[in-house]
Amino acid sequence: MHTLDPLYPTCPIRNIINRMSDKWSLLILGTLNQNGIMRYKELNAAIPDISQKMLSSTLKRLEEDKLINRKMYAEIPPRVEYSLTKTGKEFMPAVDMMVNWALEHFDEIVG
Amino acid sequence: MHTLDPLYPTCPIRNIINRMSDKWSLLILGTLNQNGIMRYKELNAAIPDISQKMLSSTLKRLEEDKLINRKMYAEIPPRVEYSLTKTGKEFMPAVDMMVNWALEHFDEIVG
DNA sequence: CGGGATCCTCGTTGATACTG
DNA sequence: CAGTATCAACGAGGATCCCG
Repeated sequence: MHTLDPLYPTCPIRNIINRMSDKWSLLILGTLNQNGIMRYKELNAAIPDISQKMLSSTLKRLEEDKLINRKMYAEIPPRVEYSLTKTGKEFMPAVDMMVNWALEHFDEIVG
Repeated sequence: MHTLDPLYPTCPIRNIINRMSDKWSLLILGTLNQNGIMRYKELNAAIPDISQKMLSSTLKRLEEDKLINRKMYAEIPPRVEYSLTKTGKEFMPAVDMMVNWALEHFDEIVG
């Protein structure tokens, strides 16, 4: 384990928390991890209660952060496919651990 | 890996995301994980830019979720000690994985 | 189909003052 | 010391409409 920087506000841990602690990022990453390559509409179907705006903007940010690939085909109608990058895939074991922990302790936390 | 519930909005994964995706929870858990037992003021010193209100309310919620212990001594002035519960400790490896991943890919994401 | 642009709301967070 | 109470602000998020 590293040592957390005493100048907390600017440390890498904060950065990653800020990036991941929004409402949809982890859910999108988890969905892509499960299903592999997915189109915009498929993601929307898998996460029915996300708004178009949030789906778009979250995907955009994940792409900027190099966690997902965005592949666009010049067709009509357009087709866009999303998938995890190598970096994104390497992140998933950590997410899986959280998920497994959550499943294990779900009743404790909720009940 | 489990299968994410198609009724996404109510699945356990969502629940844990909702619990952890606030600004301070993971930071507090990580700080307690590093330092062991800590008093309110020590936590505040370790995370200088958190407000008293957010520190109090986040600690309260973490305690309700059984991730941390709160031990209060009937002294004057009062003394309160916080520490991770067993459940809380079991959660930390997942956090550590995220942190290590973050440290490894920090420049990719920020740059 | 896969978004972008707008507008709006509501919840989280922060600052400040106060207390047992 | 370890909080609570109150108020104010800000921004993430949602609804809707529009477009190539």
